[in-house]
Amino acid sequence: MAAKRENGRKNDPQRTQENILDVATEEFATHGLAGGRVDAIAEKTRTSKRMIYYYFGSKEGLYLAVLERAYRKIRTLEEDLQLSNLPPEQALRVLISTTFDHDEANPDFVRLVSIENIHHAAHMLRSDAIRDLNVSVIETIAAILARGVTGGVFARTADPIDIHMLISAFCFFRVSNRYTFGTIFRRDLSEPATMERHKGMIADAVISYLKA
Amino acid sequence: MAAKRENGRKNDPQRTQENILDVATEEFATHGLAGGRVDAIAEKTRTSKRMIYYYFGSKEGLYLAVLERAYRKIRTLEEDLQLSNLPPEQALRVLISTTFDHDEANPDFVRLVSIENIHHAAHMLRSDAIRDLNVSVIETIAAILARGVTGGVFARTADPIDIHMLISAFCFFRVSNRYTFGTIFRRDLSEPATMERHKGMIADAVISYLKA
DNA sequence: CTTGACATACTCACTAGTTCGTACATTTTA
DNA sequence: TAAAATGTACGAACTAGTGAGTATGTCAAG
Repeated sequence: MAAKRENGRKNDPQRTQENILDVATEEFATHGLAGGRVDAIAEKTRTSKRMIYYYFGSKEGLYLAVLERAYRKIRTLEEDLQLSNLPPEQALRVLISTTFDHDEANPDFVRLVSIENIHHAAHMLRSDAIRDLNVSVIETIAAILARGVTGGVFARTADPIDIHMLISAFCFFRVSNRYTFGTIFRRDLSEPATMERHKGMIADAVISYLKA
Repeated sequence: MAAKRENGRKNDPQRTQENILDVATEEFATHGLAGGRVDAIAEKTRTSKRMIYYYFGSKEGLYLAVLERAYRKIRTLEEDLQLSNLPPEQALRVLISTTFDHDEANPDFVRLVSIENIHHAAHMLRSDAIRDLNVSVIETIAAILARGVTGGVFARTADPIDIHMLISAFCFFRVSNRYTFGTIFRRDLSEPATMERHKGMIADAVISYLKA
């Protein structure tokens, strides 16, 4: 496999590509697709602009690769949650907490998704890798809701996608709209105390909604 | 005032500026600040590129004017809601419904805010007009919450800004993330039935949260 | 084990086209 | 006539993308 090489400093295609993707992720997340500069990316890499075109073909190709990589990352994360043993309410709280922490910990991902929405998800549509994303969260939520209803803990039958949206919207918004919201209401959304309060609030809101 | 002029076809600075702003709003909302083209805007106006620079100085100046105008619009909207006569729960439902409908009806505004967040709200910060926005919604919510608690309808004392965020996040997300969410979950968020269900859901969620 | 052929990885310099912004000339209004 | 408003044409700088050649590593044959 020739995984890594300690001393030989040259010809390490895998590392070169990773390096480009790392830098490009930051550039696009910071400036958007149109605002991101290929030259700026090239300068920050260990390699040259020519290599970007060698590996990714075009600026859009690079952007797409960045996007796919970002989605692949969260997919992994979502998949290894084991919630079926927990009681419904607690399972939901864990799931919400995970979503909350994930968005909080990955502002770059949140920003890339925002940017992709500005482009009407055009690149996502073109990518099989992303479109065929196994949306396991929905099944997880569906199972929790079903258990909750049969067990009499939840009073309401809700659409799992709607519930996912309710949770996602809040967690995502906190990060995506951090700057405008923070400016208008003079509030720092990344303060630990605020974060904890918000995490509790969205969990309580979802659960009391299901119990009502 | 010289509001409008039926026949005289020339030199109508107010109308020229409005025209430029209309076109620019669409361009920036569609392509972002970096992606928006001054030449493209100029072509779609009744006037020329020269006039854009004459009135707005620079591309950024134009963008800022667009942003300020968009915020001024909603401010007006928020201010003439009369909710103090309604019982707390109903008042909240009307407020939520209004927020929901506003975001739904103004995707351009939602997109501009998204774009501004990508730029870390940098332009907003530079604009006194926006920064000093009278955030009357918060007072409105605070009043409703207070009435609800004293009246015994609401069991919980909540921060009005947090409640505003809970509402805003959901309504905003539905519009801002329409494309990525719609693509992943194969769901059209602008369908009337879906819209009505979501509107009911966020209202129920907020109210049951406050009652719990 | 050494030579040489070949594919992959990489470098440097360059270009064609775009994009913001402006100099200059002209018309309209007061 | 002065000031404000407008149109045309142009340029300087930037930006995505490429042409052409070089280095590196692998592997087969001698």
